[in-house]
Amino acid sequence: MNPTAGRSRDPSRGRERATRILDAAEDLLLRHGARRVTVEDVAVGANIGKGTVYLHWETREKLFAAVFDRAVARAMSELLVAMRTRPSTCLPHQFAHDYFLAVMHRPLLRGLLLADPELLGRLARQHDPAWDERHHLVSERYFRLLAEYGVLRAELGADEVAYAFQATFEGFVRAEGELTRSESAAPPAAAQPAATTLERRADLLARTVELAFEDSRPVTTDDLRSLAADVVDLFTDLVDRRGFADLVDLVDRAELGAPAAS
Amino acid sequence: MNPTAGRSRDPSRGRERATRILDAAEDLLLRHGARRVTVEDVAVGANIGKGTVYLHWETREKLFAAVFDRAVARAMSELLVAMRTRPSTCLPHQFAHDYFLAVMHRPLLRGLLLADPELLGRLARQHDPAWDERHHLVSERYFRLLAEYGVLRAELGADEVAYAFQATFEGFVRAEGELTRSESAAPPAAAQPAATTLERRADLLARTVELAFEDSRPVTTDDLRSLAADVVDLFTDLVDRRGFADLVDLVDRAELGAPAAS
DNA sequence: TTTTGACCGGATTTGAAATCTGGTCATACG
DNA sequence: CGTATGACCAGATTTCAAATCCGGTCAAAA
Repeated sequence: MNPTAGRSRDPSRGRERATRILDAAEDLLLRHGARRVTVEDVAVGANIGKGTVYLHWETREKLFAAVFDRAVARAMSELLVAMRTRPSTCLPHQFAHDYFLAVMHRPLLRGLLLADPELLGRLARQHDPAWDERHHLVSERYFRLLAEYGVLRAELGADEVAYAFQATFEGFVRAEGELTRSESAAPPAAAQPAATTLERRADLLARTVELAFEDSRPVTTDDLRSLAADVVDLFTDLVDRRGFADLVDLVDRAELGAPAAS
Repeated sequence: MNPTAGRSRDPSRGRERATRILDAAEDLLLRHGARRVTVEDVAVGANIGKGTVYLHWETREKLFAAVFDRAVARAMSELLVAMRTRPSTCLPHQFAHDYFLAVMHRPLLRGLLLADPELLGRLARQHDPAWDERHHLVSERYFRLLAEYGVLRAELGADEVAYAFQATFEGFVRAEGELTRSESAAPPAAAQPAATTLERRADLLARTVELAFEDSRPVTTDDLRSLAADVVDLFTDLVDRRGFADLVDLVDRAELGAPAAS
C-alpha cells in the first residue's frame, strides 16, 4: 500500500517513524486504554506494518512504557526550561508546584498516576526496578545538593527530606485523584473540596513543602543560579538516559546496523 | 449443640455475643482475607448459628464494615485517652503522629489502608457516602476549632488546611505501604529507605504537619486544655455515632424488642 | 421470644472450546 | 544488501454453560 516501502535513504527517517508510532500509541492509549489497544492498532494508526513496530520496541509493554516515558520526559523538559529561565524553580517548593501542574496537565500522566485502572491497565503496576533505582538515585542526589547549598532545614537529613517530600507529593497527587473520582460521582451539590482550583491546590502543596522542608533563610542569587545549573545537569542526565534510551538505542540499531553482530 | 439455646435472661448477652461475632470475623478476616471468609465461617467461629449473625447485621458487608469500624473506633479511643492525659495530643502534629502510629499498629487497618487487595477485598472500595460525609464534617469542625484557638497559620483557611493535612497524612500512609511492598520483594540489599523506623517516619510526618500548618506561637496551657476538651467531645461524638451505631441499634432491637413495631 | 439450619436463587467458579493477539520470520521489495 | 511486511504460530484471553457456592430467608425447634 505504501509506495515508499523499502530501504529509506534519510537517516532521520527511523526516528521520525518512531515518534509517529509513539504518537499513534499515545492517542489510542488515551482514547481506549491499554487493555483495548493492540499492536496492530498502533501499526495501522502509524501507517506501517505490525512487524515494523517490533523493529523499534521489542515488546508491547516496552512500547507503552516508552509512551509514558516520553510524557515524563516532556514534563521534565518543561521544568528544565523553567529552571533555566527562573533558577528558583529548582527549590523544592517551586519544583513541587511546577511538577505537580506539569503532571496534572498531561492526561496520560494524570491518568496513570491517579491509577485509573482502566486507562493504562497493568502498566501502572509495571514497577520497573531499574527505573525505581534511578529515580531513587536522582532524588537522593537532588536533596543532597539542596542540603549542600543550605536550602534545607539543617535539622533534617537529606534522605529524610527526600522521603518526606516524596510522601507529601504523592499525597497531593492522590488527593487529586480522589477529587476527580468524587466529582464524577456527582454528590448532591455538597462537599465542595475547599481548595477549588488546581492552581490553588498546587500552591497549597508548594507552601507545605516550603514551610516543612526549606530553611527560612533565603539563598543568595549566585548560589541559586549555581544550584539551578547543577540540578539541571542532574535531571538532564535522567531524562537523557531514561526518556529515550530504548528509542535511541533502537533507532541507532535500525539506522546504522548492529555494530557488533556477526 | 449449645445447651443454653433459647431465650436468654441476661440483657448484656446480645452485646457480648455481638463482640464475639466481631472477634471471630476479625480473626478470620485477618487470617484469610474477606474474599475467603463466609458468614458461616464466622458463625462457626463464634459458636452460633448462621441465622443469628443476621440478627445483628443485616448484611455480610455491614458485618465486615463493623469489624473495620470497631478497629477505627479503638484507634480513636486510644487517641481520646491520650488527649485527656496530654492535651497537646489534639494539636495537628501530635494528632497526626499518634493516629499514624495507632493505625499502623493495627494489622487490620494497616492492611486496609495499604489496600492489600487480597486482605479485605472490595471492602476497601466500599465507599460508604454517609461515612465520608461524616468524616468530612468532623474534619471540618476540627480544623475550624483549631483555627479559632489560633493554632493554625493565620494565612491559611481552615478548610485549606484540612485538605492539605488529609493529603499529607495519606501520603505518609501510602509511603508506608510502598515500604512494606518493596521490602517483601527483597531488593538486593540496597535502597534502605532513609527513615528506618516506624517511629522516625511518624516523627517526620509530625514535623511536616507542625511546620506547614501550625502557627509558631505556642498556645497557652489553659487554651490547650479547653481545646482538647472540645476536640475530645467532637471525636467522641464521631466514635459513638459511627463506630457502633449499627451494633447498638441491633442489640437494642434484639434485647428490648423493636420499640415502634406493631 | 430467641435461635437455628435447611433451603432458595443469584452470584461465582469451573472447564473446555473458540477467539484473539503478541511476537516471529520467510518473503517481497527498493 | 538491508528494510518492511503481514501470514503464521502458540499462548493468553474470552466465552459460555454447567456445576458449585454462599448470602440471606424463614418455618420450625427450643
